[in-house]
Amino acid sequence: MIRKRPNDRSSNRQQRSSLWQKCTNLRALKQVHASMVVNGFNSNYSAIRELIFCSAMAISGTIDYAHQVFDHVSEPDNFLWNTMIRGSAQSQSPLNAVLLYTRMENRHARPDGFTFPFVLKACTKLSWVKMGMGIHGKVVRFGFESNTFVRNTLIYFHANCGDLRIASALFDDSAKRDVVPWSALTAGYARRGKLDVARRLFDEMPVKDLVSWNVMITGYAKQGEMESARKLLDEVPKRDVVTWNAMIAGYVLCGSNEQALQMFEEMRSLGEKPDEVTMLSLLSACADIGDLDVGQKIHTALLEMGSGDMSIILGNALIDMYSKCGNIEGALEVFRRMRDKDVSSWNSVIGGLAFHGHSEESVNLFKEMRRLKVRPNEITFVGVLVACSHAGKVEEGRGYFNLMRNVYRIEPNIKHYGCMVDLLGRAGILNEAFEFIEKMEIAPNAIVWRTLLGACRVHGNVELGRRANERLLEMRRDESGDFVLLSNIYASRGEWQGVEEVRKLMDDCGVKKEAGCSLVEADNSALMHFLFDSKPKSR
DNA sequence: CTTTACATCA
Repeated sequence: MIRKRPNDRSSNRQQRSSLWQKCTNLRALKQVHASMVVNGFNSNYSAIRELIFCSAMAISGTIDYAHQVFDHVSEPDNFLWNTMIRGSAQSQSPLNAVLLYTRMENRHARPDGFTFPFVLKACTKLSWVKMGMGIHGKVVRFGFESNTFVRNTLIYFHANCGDLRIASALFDDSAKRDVVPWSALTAGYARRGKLDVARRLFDEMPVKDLVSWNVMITGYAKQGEMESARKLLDEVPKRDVVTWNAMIAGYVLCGSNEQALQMFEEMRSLGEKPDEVTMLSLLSACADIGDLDVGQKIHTALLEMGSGDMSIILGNALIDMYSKCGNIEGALEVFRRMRDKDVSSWNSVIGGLAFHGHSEESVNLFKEMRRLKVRPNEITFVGVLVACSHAGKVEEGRGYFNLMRNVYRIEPNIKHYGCMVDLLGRAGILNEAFEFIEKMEIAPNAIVWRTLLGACRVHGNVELGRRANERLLEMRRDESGDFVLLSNIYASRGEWQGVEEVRKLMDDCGVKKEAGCSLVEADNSALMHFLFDSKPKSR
């Protein structure tokens, strides 16, 4: 009756390590943590260490939990700092890695040879050149310039988003110019659109490994040069799942979704097993072409493949696929079965329901989300406002708009304003819609005016319609012209990243390159497109 | 505990 006192430490340790193995989701992790607290292991440093390592590194999407635990550790050692920085760097918000690094320095913990590769990775992911330069300075100050790992990561950073000349110089001066920095440099040139230099580096590489081949194939694929990628794929001495994934992602990226699926078939016929990344690309392709059949097959395959729970990222991709294919029940089903969800999961399903006109359910889910204390973000509110707009719930929509500002302190962006104009416009409250645009704290875009114009037409308000049309035409003359000009300047200088940025800017502003005619469709499909399709697919 | 390759949504 009084047996099983925790006096045998080794057996407990044994128990723990097998326990960590079973931690594959957040719930299990929390359970282990709870039992740790109950058994008094909370003060046991090695247990905390494992807990943080699991949530920061091993289980994807649980980094927030790692932060919570980490914040209660009074004297974290370098391993803990490094694990947190590393986990944050590979998470969706790499900014935290940089913040942690700053905190680390402020607390007078000395960064080491592990710290710098992780924080530099974060700077690269963020394309935060200034910060990366600053970290480079720290590397010099703390004397880690000749550390091979640090040096290679510096090359990686400068090659991908910093100064290519610095990257090349670092590489040229390196004592060890092995395949890793060589591939990093190659990848950088490829990513910057300098495929010819990349190819020359690739050809000159004395030793090539699987990764260097994948670098070159990815380089072509990312620039849409799928013929060259395909050619290399046929020459490559050995392929792995990444090789195939790069090809599939490349086809998806340039909109050749059928080719992507074909590649998948080829991959399988040659006996290569697809992984999560493969499935993510394919789901994106299915969502794009609206291929529900293939999407469902992938879903089934995933259920057969997966040992435990669906990862958050895969669940979100499935929800998105079902939603974009018009199968909202499928989306809901996946959502309900997901054990761990994040804001994106909620956003996808709330937005999907709203888009398909299930306003009531959309708003109900939003309420449920709030009950469960999941913090909505600005994307959540786009979905909710669309739902209100479709249902004609003007007062409720206004309420949520205010809730967003006053309770969640989210500044409305152009999409929220678009929703509000649509909401008021549909309800025929045109004067207020017009005033609303005039009072906006940010510049309205063409989509907003076009939405109002459409509403004026539906409600037969000629006077307001004329004024909206004036603004619209003004805007098109000014902005479209400027954007095209700017884009051409970039293009003439070979700065393709600039061209891409301008294109994104044009998308965000709702300006189209085609010369304007003032005709507006009776429905608001242009607005919906603006609100929900963020992917600027290259044609 | 490091470094190079593939990745959903917005």
